[in-house]
Amino acid sequence: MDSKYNPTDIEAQWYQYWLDHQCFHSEPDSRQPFTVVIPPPNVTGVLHMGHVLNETIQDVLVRRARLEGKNVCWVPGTDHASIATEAKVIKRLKEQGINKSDLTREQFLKHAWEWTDEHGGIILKQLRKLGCSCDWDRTAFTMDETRSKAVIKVFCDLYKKGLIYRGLRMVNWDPERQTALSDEEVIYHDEHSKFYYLRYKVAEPGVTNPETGADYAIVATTRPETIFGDIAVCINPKEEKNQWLRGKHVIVPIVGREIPIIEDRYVEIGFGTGCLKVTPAHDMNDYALGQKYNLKTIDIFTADAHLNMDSIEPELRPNVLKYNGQDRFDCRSTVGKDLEQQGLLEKVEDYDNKVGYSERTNVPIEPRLSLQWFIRMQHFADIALPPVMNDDIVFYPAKYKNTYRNWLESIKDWCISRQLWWGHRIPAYYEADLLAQTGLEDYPNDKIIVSETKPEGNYVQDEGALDTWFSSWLWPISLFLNHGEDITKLQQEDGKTAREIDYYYPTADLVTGPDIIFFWVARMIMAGYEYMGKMPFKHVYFTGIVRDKLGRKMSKSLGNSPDPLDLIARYGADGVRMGILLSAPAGNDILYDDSLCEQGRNFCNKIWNCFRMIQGLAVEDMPQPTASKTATDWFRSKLNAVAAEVDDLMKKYRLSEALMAIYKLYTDEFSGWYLEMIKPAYQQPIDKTSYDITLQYFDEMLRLLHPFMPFITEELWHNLGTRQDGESIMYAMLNKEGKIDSKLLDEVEFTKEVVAGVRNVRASKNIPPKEKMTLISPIALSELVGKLANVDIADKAAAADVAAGAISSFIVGTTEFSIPLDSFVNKDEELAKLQADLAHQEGFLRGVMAKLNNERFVANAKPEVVELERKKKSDAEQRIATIKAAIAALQH
RNA sequence: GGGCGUUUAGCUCAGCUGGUUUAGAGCAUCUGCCCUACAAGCAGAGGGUCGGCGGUUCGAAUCCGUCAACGCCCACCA
Repeated sequence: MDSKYNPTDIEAQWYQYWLDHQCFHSEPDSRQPFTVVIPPPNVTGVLHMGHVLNETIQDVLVRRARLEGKNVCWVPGTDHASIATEAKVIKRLKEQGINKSDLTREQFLKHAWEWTDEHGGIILKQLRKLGCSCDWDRTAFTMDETRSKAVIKVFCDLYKKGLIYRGLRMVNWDPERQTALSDEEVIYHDEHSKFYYLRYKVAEPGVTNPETGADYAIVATTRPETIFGDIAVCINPKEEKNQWLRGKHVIVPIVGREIPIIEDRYVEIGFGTGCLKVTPAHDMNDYALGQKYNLKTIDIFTADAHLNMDSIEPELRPNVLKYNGQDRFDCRSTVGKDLEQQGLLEKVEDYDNKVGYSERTNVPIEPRLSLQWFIRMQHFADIALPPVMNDDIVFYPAKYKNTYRNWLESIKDWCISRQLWWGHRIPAYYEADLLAQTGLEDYPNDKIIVSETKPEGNYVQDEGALDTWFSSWLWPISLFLNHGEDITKLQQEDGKTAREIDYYYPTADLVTGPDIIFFWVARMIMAGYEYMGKMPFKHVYFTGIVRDKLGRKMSKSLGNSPDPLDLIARYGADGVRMGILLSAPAGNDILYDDSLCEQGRNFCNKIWNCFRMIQGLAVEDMPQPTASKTATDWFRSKLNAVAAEVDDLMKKYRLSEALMAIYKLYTDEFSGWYLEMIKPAYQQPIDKTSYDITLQYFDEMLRLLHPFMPFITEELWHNLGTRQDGESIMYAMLNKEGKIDSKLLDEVEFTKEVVAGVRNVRASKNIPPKEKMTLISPIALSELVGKLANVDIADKAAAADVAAGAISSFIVGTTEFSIPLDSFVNKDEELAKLQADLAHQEGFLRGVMAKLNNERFVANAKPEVVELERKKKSDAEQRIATIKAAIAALQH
């Protein structure tokens, strides 16, 4: 066996073993279920560090549950990611010289499916390298048959319940992908832009600004290219300086349209010029104003946000023809220049504002009036808020409860339709002839047929697809639907037949990022209560964002994101898992650095070498030495104590701390102390009792570690004893309830301190560990001290024989130990050390005395606290006396 | 503009309802060791006025107020 652990082959071998023996597969049985659904990664995605963090955490939780005897079902799958995937397909088609617009829906979908089959599931394969113990037999896809059926049924059901409606609304429009988006898919960025002050001439002759004499109103805007759609200018009726405009009209520059001055308190007094141009077709607020005052809308953009002058009044069209077909941003600068030339531009100022961008395509959103499908969210907010607020569903960390509440309390309707092809097509049908007469916008709502299947007759299906999250929100339910079960009837049929869903639902833990708390978490809770009448999961663990060590978010463009597969090749999956977990408390961002994985790899080596040491021992049937007896008894308690601690930490989802506790158990307690305690002398055999117990301890330690580092623990566990084919450590039970002898733990801690004291003397006097010394102790000591510190223990009488000045001493607790030395010690050095210690102890005593001399402390503090201070006092006094004696002895 | 959170050793973080030997861990650093499990290791050491100020209390890293810096979420000031 090599002294270095080599993970590559071992990991591949055990993963195959687990697959071959169906170790991850779950079927309902009498055990308690433990269900986790994977947050489905995009079907065409590749593994990145965020996944590594997220999936490792899930695997730890799931493997731990297996070791607790639960029936674990971790369901994997992928998301069709409507908009993202469609974008990728379009890009690829473009590279082949094909435009989406040249294809029919069917042709496009054929390409999309090809792409999905080709790239889909790559990411799931990558998860295997990480060791993820998903039930691969259950792998699902948000657009497979079962999931699709559920989506369509839910749409029909909600429509029937009046919770889905179709309406002409201002929506967030992505001009790149040419689709509507939900509010959540818009990301606001701070931007340095320009504030244009435009002159709108007053139509009424002779009317001028009484202050300046100007015959125009000044309107400030960041978007001068939208003036073509201006329909009014709004002032606040209370704003003095604009009173002269009341009831007048102004002329929109360039366009020449005459529009009224309207008044509304919405316009903030003192902001800008107090004159707000109203463009109902291109701004959310202007639209609201337009509704209020019954203004018409002039939509000046095409779907891809180029100027389209078709809706401009014919008589004005010549004025604006030159802008037709311009991109919105090109148009902004040409309009700016033209206005300047015509003397209609008062000034341009720098201005910081927020601009909404499409989450997926990263282009500025264009507010656009369009016909879309919406879900009424108030109903869902009402059912989803209470369970989180009263901790039926527990969030880790809890701070996200606030975020969740804020969103639900000001919820807005959810726009679920997308002008995309890749996705679930909206099951709404329009009667063809009627549609031809009315057009889509004016098609009467009561003539729409929403149905799972196409109605008989000449009907046309809605062209839109559904928001991806409209399928994701059903995920914890739809994953467990079998044999044509109807998701909308699950509650009515509850208890009638044995169903998988009743066993696996609700799931145990959800692990995800806080960035999708609204997109996904909240909506799953809504769907869970709507269709199961129950929560979808009991605990939600929010991970942080993986950043590089400079704190920057990992991204392709920065090139600061390592390839997880490369890391696994270098450090092993176990090493990478440990690296990512070590500094990942729930909700905290993790600053990733390769050195974390290095620590993981080193830990693997440590474990590996522990095993080599044990394995290399020669065993003989003989009585157990006293020192070994103490060691085995002590470690029993230590192991139990750490197991209990880990259990507690895991229940609190403090994974990194749990792993650290195990790490220290291996490196400090087991390797550093225990193995040294029981190690026989050079080339001597070990007694069988100690040996067998040690194997047992190591076995238990492997189980404790297994959820975190599945591969090396499986490998060593198999090396540790004879195992049946198919047997796996993942189904060995955890030992949790062991007794803890805290008195023994304290005694051994004392022993360790004495040993450390001796080692300290060796270090400072340059005495090699091999050289045997004498330790003079006023009290009886465990035999372990002699063994670990390589000393003979002598009683106090021995001290008298030692030449004065040839002795070095140290204090543990209140006891002084001394070591006679061959040569005289440097008195000054020794004295200085003692004096420093004395000063420290006296300072400490002063602090304690200050409390004890304070009558109010003695009177008010809890008795046990006062008692403790008294103990501190007497201990400190004893130590001071001991040190003073040592000083005196040295000086004499 | 609102809300939430963070600030403790060089770095990443623990420190729960104030009191457990004048603040802990891992990593990093420094010193000494190739002692037959492990140099990807072992033994030892150094390192912090707990962001600032004020308050409550017998007692504050811990509670309250305030200021500052940073981060996140939400919001229609054109």
